[in-house]
Amino acid sequence: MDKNLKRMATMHRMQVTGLELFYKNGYYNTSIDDILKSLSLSKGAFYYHFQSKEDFFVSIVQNLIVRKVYSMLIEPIEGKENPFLVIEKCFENALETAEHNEMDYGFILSNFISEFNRRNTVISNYLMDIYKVWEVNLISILQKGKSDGYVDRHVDSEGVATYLISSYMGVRTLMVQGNCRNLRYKYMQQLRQYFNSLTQKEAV
Amino acid sequence: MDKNLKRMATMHRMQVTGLELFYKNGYYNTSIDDILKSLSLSKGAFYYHFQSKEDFFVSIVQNLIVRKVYSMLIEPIEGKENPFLVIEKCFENALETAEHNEMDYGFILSNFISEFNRRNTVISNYLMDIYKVWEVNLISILQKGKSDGYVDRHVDSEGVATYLISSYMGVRTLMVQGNCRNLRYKYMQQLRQYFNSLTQKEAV
DNA sequence: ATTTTTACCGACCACTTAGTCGGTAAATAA
DNA sequence: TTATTTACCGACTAAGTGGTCGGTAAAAAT
Repeated sequence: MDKNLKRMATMHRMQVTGLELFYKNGYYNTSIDDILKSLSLSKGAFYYHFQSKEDFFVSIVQNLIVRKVYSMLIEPIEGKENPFLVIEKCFENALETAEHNEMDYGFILSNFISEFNRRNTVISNYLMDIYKVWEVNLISILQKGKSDGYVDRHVDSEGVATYLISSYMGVRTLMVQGNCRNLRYKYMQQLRQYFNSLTQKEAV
Repeated sequence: MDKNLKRMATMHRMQVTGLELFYKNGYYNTSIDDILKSLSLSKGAFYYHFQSKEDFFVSIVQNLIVRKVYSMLIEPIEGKENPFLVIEKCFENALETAEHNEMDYGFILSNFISEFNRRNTVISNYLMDIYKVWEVNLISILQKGKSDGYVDRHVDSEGVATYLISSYMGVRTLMVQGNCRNLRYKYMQQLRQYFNSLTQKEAV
C-alpha cells in the first residue's frame, strides 16, 4: 500500500510544517513559499506531491487534524462510567494542555471552521465532518448515561452536546488572550454547575 | 468638530463596505483593491483618508463593530428585571436575527478575535476591549440580580459571564453551517436549563 | 547495461498585494 | 482675483501569490 516510504515521509513533513504555519498564521495568511522556506524545499517538491494549496490543506485535515481532535476530545470520551465525569475530565485535560502550551493559537478545529465558514465549502465540509463525529460521540455517551442512571431521563442529549461543543469552542477562543488559568477555572466550575442540573436525582 | 462632512461621508462609506467585505471574506483574504472596486474609488482616495490597511480596520472596529455589539448584546442587557430573563431574551433575539440573515458569516466579534488572535496584537486589543465591556456588563447585571433576589447568592457572576460568552461565541460559529433553527432551539433550551440551576430558590 | 521512474530543483509566469506619488479639478480662504 | 486646501485619480513599484515546466541526479526496474 504505502510502501513508497520516501514519498510518505516527505509528504508528512510538509503536512506537519504546513499545519504548524496554517494554525499559527491562518490559511489565507500563510503562503506555500512560507512553508517551503521553513522546510528548505522547492516549489517543484510541493507540486510533485500535492495538486494545489487546497488539496494540500484537505490532506492535512484528513490526516493530522482528524487525529488531533480524536485523541484529545473524542477517544477519551467513552466507557460506561458517569458521562459527566468523563466529559469533565476530558475537557479539563484539554484546557490544561492548551493552557500550558506556549504556542497555543486556539482550538484548531474551531479556528479553521471559522476561517473557512462560507468561504470554502469543500474544506468546510471536511471540517464539519469532524465536528459531527464529535457531536455523535457526545450524544451516544449521554444516552448511555441515561440507561446507566447517571443522566436524567428528561435531558435532551443532542441539546447538551451542542451546548458543550459551543461553550468549549468559545472558551478556547478566549483563552488565547491570556488569563487562561482563570478562564479555565471559571469555565470548569460552570460546567460542573450545568452538569449538576442534568444529573439523575436518586429516588428516595 | 466633524464639520468636514464630505470627508466623514466618504470615510464612512469606505468603512461600511470594508466591514462588509472583511466580515464576509476575512481580513487577510480581502484586499484594499476589492473594497475600492466595489466602491468605484481609487487608491488615492483610500490613502488620503487612512494611513494603512491596519489603521483602516482599527477605525472600523472603533466605529462600526463597537456599535453593532453594543446595540445587539450590551445595551439590551440592563434594568432591574430578572437578569436571566433579560439575557435569555437578548440572546434569543440575537440568534434569531442571525438565523434570518442570509448573509450571516458568524458572530462578528468572535470571527475577528479568532482571525487576529496572536497575529496582530494591536487589533486584538481593540477587539478584546469590546469583549471586556460585554463581560463587565454581564457581571454587573448578575450582581444586581443577586441583591434583587433573582440570582442565587452562591453564584460566581464572573464565571457565569465567561460561560455565557463562550457558549454564545461557539454556537454562533456553528450556526453558519446550516441548521441554524435547530441549533438555536437546542442552545436556548440548554441555556434555560443552566439558568434554572442558578436561580435563587425561594425560601419556604 | 540500459531504460524508466521517483523526487526534487529553481527559473519563470501571470497576477495580486499594500503602499507611493505626481497630478488635478473643485471648493474654500485670502 | 489669487492662493491654498480638499478630495480624489491612476500609474507605478517592489514584493509577494499560486501554479507551471523543463531539467536532473539517484534509485529501481528491465
